[in-house]
Amino acid sequence: MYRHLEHRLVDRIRDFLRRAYALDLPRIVIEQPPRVELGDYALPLAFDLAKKLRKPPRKIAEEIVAGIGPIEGFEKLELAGAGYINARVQRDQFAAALAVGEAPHATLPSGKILVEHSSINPNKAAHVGHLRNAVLGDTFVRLLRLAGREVDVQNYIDNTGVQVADVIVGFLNLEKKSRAEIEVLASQPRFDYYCWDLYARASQWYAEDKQNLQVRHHVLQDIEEGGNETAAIADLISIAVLRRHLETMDRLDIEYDFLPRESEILHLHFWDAAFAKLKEAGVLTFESEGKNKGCWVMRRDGASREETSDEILTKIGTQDLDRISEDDQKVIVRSNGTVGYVGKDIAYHMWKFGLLGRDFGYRKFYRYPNGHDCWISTTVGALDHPHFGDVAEIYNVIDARQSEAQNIVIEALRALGHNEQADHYTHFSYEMVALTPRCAAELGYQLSEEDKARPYIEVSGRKGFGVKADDLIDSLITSAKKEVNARHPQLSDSERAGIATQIAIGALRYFMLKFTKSSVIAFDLREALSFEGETGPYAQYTVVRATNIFRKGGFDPDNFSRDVAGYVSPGDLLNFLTGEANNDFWELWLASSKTSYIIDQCIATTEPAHLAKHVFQLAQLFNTFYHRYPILTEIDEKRKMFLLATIAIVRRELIRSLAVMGITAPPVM
RNA sequence: GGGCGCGUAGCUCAAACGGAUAGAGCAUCGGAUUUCUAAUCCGAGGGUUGCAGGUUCAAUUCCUGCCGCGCCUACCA
Repeated sequence: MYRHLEHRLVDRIRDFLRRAYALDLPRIVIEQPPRVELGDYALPLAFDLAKKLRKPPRKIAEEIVAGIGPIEGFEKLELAGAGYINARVQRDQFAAALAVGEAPHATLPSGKILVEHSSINPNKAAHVGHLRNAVLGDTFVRLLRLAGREVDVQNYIDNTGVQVADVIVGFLNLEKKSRAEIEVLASQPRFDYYCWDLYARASQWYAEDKQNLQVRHHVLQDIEEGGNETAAIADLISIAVLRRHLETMDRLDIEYDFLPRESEILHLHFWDAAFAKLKEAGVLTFESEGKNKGCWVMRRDGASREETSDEILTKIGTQDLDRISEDDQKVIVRSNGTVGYVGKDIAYHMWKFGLLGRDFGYRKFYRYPNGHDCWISTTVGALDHPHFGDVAEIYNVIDARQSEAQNIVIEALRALGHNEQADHYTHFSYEMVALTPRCAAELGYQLSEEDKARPYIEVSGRKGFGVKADDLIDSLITSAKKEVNARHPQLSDSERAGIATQIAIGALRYFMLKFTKSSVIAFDLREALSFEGETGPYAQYTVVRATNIFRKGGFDPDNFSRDVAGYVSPGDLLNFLTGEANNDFWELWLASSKTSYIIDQCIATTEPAHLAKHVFQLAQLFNTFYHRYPILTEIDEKRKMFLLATIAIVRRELIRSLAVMGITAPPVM
């Protein structure tokens, strides 16, 4: 609703500027006034125009306000401050339209979107950092789907890499386990925890003697080659750990559609197909001298920079036009002929856009409780399977440390002439989750003096240093359960457990989304376990409170929000909303109207944190209102219905926004 | 060295496109409920937005330099 009127306002302003001044502004900025008394939209454009029109901003604002005439849906425009134009909407009409619900986007870009997230090495338990990735990715998927887009969710599995090799080294060399013994272990409940410790031990073992790295090298070779005992063990382990990851994420209601694995990228020779195209297009150059002699290399970042003609002339002058300086070289194919991970990634991304000319085999791998199937790659798969890949846009939820590698893949696509695809390739970059020194100490890790002085300490799988995802979820549930037990002793244990789980998930998912992506989360257990203030449970509690009012009053809140017009007449809407005196009520309607606007903003900026803020603001407004205006004791029946309508809409928008964040509100709290 | 990012209240963070008095949460202190549940609300204190310049009617936001911190910069993945 908010968004619709904003567009209308911009259109009318643009028309007016053309008519009155013969001006065409490329962008007309619309803001939100700092306080609701000032209006609903603010336009600072008079300041911009002042110079062009050689008039003071206030004068221009006056002319616009006086000349623009009535705009449908708006009460008036008014001049404010040094030259702001503030617009007030017709509150009753606005509210009535908001109650009915939003018309979907008229113009929706066509084509499927692929979101890749999680991508946890299948060699150990998932930790808090992985949770941030998965929650961000899953929320973004929900945002896109709410906006009407078709989305495939992929979780890339590096099952042939060093990390898996290290755990195998642990099993075979440190623990001297047989395949049968490993198989038994892998069927144990938390096999990923076992691997967590073993991985740390293997890393330690390498540190003890560099010679031990030889063992890893051989294991790695066997895995990549496939068709041998080591590869079979690798498969066994990675599949078992992967299942654990899917279970962990399923606890948070995070699902995937397809799990492409590196083993298939190797065995189906994706790289060969990509290599041929890259060579043909001259994207890769063969180095015949220097430190990278014998390698196929790509320019690191020069391609992304627009070179000035002067720079090019300089290069011609030094006869160095084609040669990439060694510092700018990124090795794609090693001198022994093997391809590095960036190369494989290029091939994989060509597949994503349907540019490779090859496809995975597919088989069903995991069925979620709701019946949804998750597929996995295989060499020879089922004949009948969903069509993955070949999409119009991709989003890769990958931490900021890999931005350079991501850029190389994008540049490779561009260099191959696929600009369209490169433009629709988004590295959804986010910062890592680290631990506060206090939190690390509480978890029993020994810290150096240097570490204690740091603002945060990076999680390290190699050191076994970090907070495991399942442990965190368990702690949250335990903590919530204690509170629920105390508050609702009359409920059955399973009911209380269900509520505690909802609260725990709400707390965790909200926590992962309240920070902007570019901020390193200095994880603090106490803070994460908090259920007060700006948290998921605060928002959930707000929904519960609203629901309670309807229950006690004998109304169905969903019916109420579906049919506001059946409870509140247009005249009452007008009475109770218009005028300064009713700002407290109007604020709730206005804030509620912004959900779709916020969702658009989240997608455009790839920043789900805006939605968390929106939820918090709605909840805050509600709670203030809740204290100030008792509803059920209201004697004026019309006013009572209006107040109920108000909270029905707030509740609806809260539930809708929380759903996008993957959070549900419990029946009671 | 080069690249990317960060620096805002005691702590953790907001502030899309430069805009009105830089906002929250936590912590601290003081209050509120026999009311629709206090996982709540109200109030107080707390800021030279790292430093120095510049652009602009307007800078936390853009530009330059400096200081501090982090990440990337492997024929690892």
